[in-house]
Amino acid sequence: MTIANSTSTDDLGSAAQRDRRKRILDATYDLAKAGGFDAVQMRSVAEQADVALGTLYRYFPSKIHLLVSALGRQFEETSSRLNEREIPGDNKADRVLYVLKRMARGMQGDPKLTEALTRAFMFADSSVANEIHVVGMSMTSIVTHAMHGGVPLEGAITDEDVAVARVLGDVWLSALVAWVTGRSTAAETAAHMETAVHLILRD
Amino acid sequence: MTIANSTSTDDLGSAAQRDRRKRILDATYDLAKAGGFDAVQMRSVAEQADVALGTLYRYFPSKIHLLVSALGRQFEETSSRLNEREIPGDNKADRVLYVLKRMARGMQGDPKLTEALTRAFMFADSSVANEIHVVGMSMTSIVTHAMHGGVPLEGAITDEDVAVARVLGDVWLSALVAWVTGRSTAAETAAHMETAVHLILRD
DNA sequence: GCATAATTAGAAACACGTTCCAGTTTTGTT
DNA sequence: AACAAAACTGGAACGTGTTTCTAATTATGC
Repeated sequence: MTIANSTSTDDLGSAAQRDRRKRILDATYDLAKAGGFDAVQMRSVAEQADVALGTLYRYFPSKIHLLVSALGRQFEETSSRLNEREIPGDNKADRVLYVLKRMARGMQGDPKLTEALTRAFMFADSSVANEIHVVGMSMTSIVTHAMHGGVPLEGAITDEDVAVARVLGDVWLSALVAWVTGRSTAAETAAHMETAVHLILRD
Repeated sequence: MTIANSTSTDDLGSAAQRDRRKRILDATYDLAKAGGFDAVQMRSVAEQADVALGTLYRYFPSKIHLLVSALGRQFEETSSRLNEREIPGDNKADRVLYVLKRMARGMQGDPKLTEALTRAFMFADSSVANEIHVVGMSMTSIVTHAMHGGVPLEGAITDEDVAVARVLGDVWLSALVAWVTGRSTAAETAAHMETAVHLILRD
């Protein structure tokens, strides 16, 4: 009876591991969505993902790694979803604002989740550099894509475009933190982003 | 002999409390400077400030409040020191870069301290809004002052100036976090700030 | 100068991130 | 199939932020 589920040997172990990893990230996501940063407790994640605490730590060396990985997964999904669409708007500013507001709306619809992921991002140190890099690249990609209106012209993205995208990403992050921590409202956040975009993208 | 140090009665109790508060903030500062965020342990602060743990929590309801208060004190000092000087530079961009680089240099000279205070700032929630506001105002004040070259013309500061200052403050904060968490070097941070300032202040 | 209230000290206890360990199960090799 | 290595489990244990409790101390009102 043990033979049944083994057709190719070299993928089975990895498949089980991918499965565990997915269960863990799903549990993280669910707990974060329901209760925010504090609700993502390592014991709870382990229990909900049906793995032992030690196993959880084998897959993710800290709570921060865990949450930033979850953020990265979500950002990559958002990024690839947005990047295969045309972005409406007549100029760079409008298009960038369109995607930023869209993302902001999405995040504000899940405030607890956003709080958890943003907190983790802000608290990450250099040991999380890889996971952070994923998030940063997605963000830059989203903004540069919006600047060019959805046409994937590779040569068209200049160094200045990337610089602009990074600055906007910074402002966006700060605004997000201010919103997450209850220091500014959603409307203020949107207005601030609009100001920043118009200051930086005057075409 | 007990009469000596009591001239006006209604200040004595407060004086003792001011003293404790100052001792606590000093201890926080020293521990943060020596060992960063993790070294600021509530038991250590209490011991070094010569107060009981319960007393520490009576003065500052959490480690975050404590650290952000320390950050606020430092920012206010920096702000008032900078605001009474003339800022060198021929245009807004140069002057703003001057003060930002100056601040960055100061903070990079005390990396542990900067790490502790920045982490706390990023982790603060709305219950720390008051302390945060102090920091935000100091930052805005520093930048707007630099934009105007050190001449304290009150009417000269427009809404747009404030908006620009806030955007620059956001970028500065993000860059600081990236540096503090070891995700970018001091040189990269400086270059990034320079890019942002030139993007936003083209005069 | 004394009674009462507020404050502080001191220490124990709790919560959660993290580490560690002994035993078991799974995986990979021969 | 037998063995070795790696991964997993379950749970105890540790460190540090936070809370709580009681006795001692200090300030305040009459």
